[in-house]
Amino acid sequence: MPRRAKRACRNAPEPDPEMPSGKRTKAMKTETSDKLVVEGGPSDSTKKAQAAKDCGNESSRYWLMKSEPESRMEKGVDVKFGIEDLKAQPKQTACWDGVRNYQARNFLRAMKVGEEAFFYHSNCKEPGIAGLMKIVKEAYPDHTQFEKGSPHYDPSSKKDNPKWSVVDVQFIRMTKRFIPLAELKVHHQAHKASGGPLENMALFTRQRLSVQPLTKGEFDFVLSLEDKKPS
DNA sequence: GCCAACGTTGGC
DNA sequence: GCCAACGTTGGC
Repeated sequence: MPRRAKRACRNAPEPDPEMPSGKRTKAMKTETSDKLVVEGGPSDSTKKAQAAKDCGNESSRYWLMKSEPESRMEKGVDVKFGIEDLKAQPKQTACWDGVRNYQARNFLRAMKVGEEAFFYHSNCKEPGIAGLMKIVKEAYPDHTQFEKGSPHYDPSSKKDNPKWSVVDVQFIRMTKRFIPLAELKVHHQAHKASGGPLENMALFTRQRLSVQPLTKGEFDFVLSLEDKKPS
């Protein structure tokens, strides 16, 4: 599943040939269509327009990344990885592995060092935003796709052309208070009705996407909730 | 290239 | 545990 990060990998992962830019197979169809800006050639205005539409603007992006804070077994492996688990890692840094959805992967590949992301707790008692982290290493191949024992093993992925990527993230801080999904949803509904920063928030408009972009407006609004009374 | 069947996500 | 939403697969 495109679910979440799991165990942290080594802090200094091996260098690896990053995605060869060759052939597009049929299976890679989706990745083409929602390929992001990132290093898109200067001539590629379509991709840029697409990315602009998805993310607001290119230079300063914000992200939301989902992970499960409660134990759940998948192929005999516990996939639990909450913000406390990130905090407990060496250097409070982990690689965000296990993403198995092309669109989410493409967002991972679009991330730049220094960009900030919300750590979102999903599939749990109280879903919502728990804290902040930042990107400390840009996309490189996800080692779990080659590990037979991993719940995220992908036998169709080849070492010389890895399908799936990770980024490294580092804990910044907890949000001043937990911001529940239910509260965000109330704002989303209100903003949808009469306008406001959360009206198009991907959390609600792209339901199952585990890695998603936020506009600065969305990011700032969510952060402003920290200082407000739980509604 | 369509689309039905299937599998996964994830809130409730 | 249920099930709606939606991505993926594969037959044709």
